[in-house]
Amino acid sequence: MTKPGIKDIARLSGVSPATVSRVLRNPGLVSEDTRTRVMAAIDKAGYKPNRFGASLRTQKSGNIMVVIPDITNQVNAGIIRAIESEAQKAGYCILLGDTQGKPEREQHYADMVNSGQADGILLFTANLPFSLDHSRPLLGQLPPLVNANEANEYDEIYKVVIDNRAGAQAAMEHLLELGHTRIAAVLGPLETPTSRERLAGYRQALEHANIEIDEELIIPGDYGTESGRLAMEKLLKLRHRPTAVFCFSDDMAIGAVSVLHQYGFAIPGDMSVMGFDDIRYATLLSPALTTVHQPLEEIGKASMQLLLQQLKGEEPEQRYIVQPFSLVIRQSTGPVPR
Amino acid sequence: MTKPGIKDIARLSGVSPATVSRVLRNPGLVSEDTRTRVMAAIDKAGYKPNRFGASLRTQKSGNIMVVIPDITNQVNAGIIRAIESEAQKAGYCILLGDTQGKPEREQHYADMVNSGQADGILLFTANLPFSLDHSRPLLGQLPPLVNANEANEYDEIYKVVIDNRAGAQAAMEHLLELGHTRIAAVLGPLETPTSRERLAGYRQALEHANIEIDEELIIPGDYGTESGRLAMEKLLKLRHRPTAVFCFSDDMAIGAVSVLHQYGFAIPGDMSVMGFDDIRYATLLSPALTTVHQPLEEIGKASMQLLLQQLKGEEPEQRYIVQPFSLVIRQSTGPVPR
DNA sequence: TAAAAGGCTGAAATCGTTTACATCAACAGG
DNA sequence: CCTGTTGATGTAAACGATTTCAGCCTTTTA
Repeated sequence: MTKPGIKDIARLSGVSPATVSRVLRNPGLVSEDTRTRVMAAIDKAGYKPNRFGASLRTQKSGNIMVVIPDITNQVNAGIIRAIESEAQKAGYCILLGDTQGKPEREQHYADMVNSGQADGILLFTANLPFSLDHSRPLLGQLPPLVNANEANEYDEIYKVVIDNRAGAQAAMEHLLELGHTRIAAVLGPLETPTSRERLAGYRQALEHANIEIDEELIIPGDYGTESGRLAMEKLLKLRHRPTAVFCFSDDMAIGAVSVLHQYGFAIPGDMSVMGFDDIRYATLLSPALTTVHQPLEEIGKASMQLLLQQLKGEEPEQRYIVQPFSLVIRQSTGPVPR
Repeated sequence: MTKPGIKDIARLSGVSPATVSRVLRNPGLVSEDTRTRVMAAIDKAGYKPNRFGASLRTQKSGNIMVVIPDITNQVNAGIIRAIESEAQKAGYCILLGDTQGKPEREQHYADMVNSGQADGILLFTANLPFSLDHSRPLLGQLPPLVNANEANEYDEIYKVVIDNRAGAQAAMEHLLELGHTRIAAVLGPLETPTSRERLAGYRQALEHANIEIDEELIIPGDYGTESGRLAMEKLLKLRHRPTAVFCFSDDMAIGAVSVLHQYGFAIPGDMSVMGFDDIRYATLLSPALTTVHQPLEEIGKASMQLLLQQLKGEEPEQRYIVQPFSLVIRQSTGPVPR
């Protein structure tokens, strides 16, 4: 038999299609009696409402677009998992968009929302891939949207982030307390606000401690393991080496650690290494990595909830949610070598 | 102005809606002249065809459901990325379904296909969450489907895998060649065919080398880092310890290595450690992990292509694709300690 | 007992496309 | 000059659900 439609169920249970629809969407409107009869027919026929028909009528897809720069990244993956779980609970599906850093792909995914394929969008990039008329208020021009993790410049937009500057400061203060004064930084991509914020925290902590900033110790990076390796190679070649290095991601820290091991340096004996993110592997590294913990689960959950509220038409009480970070001190940091 | 529909474009360019549709779906049927006129109107109005209408008519969603057990896992994430990229090229979107190991979620995601929300499904679990009549041929009962990575029992189903048994054997042969005779195995979940295959490879290699299998050295695990830690704790308590351990995933190997470090054992001096997967972090571990490389990108790509062929109605030349693994020898394995 | 209210249900319009079929003009071949 | 063919377009019927509106039948209320 061909796949049953709402009409088939209607016929089977001796009611009109309208009533079948009500049984599914609004059971309260239907009498106990017919409801059970219709439900029985639905079960027996194995009827699944065709989403297209419903979507066409309601103009709701039941999908949420999630745009991330790289699914392979542990931080993103962790957040996505939470998001997916929340979405499913709320009856939504996740459309995954991995931009691999390319703006045209961002654009493409944003169009999904414009064409109605998704009801809302969760952006993990700082860019806003929508054409905007800046003379008018933003909110009216945008679909339901939440910007998470990488905060863009627009104040009006719903956001979920951690205080990256404070996180970096906390990291630095830990190193300063251990007596380090020559502390290198390995940055993330400077296009990302996250990385700029962390850099600001780095500078601020040093200034606060009255330590002159040596630009030679600030090494560019891209959050990836390989760039951590390269950065450490560079640092080791310096005639006046740092005694500690603050990597803006755990991945880079892991890269840096591997280079130190390779050349036989002791951690933290010869150099302290500090990460950022607290990915799953941080604790398994030898020595276990001191780092700044990001609550991935909570970030994901909060983003999703903020989006769901918008989709329900509610006005969330706050449009800017800051999740708490925490400094996790493990074994990769220690006092300055004498 | 409200969002323009196909009728608006028709009016704007002085043609019928049918022609507008043709311009978009089948430009060949339309004269050069009107085509440019219509395109101009589309651009000017910023018209995006509403997918619901089209989907309702064509019964195609343009979505592909991807069902995986855990997005956080590096192996899965790597495959997904390739899949997503291929899908996008082909004009499809990825609906992400993370089952977190729960069968009811598998079921739920499979229903997406039944309700037409996705045109095909990519399964990374061994389970087939569809109600089947086993007396009839399977192929007619299933939607376009590819089973990747975890091979289920059904021969008729399209699959992309690596030869896990041979991979495990290769790993074991490497250890045997190094002179190891007491080799432990840390398994994945035995519900997964992958893990059973690897176990078979383990046994086969030992039998082939005429080494009696000591069941004490076979430790259950779940592919996660923590279970690797626990397994190693167990192994270290044995009165007659192994000299090498073959972990069925890199994650478990990383866990095992961390325990060895913790207790001050040298790798591979005191014990050799072998992984499986070759995740990104394998090479950064100290010592770098010897492991079996899985071509994630190729697995993802092949799965997607197999699915796309089905969606196009083509019959793929082979329905069972085996991707090559390769043994990657790094520093975590070495000769037996004397 | 009449009117009002409330509970349930069905008829029919509607959402925005696609596409089979009809139409019509132009043109080629006989 | 007629006929058949081709190319370009329009007409209108789907596709499968939701939802407004109206109608009917009970109850309640005055």
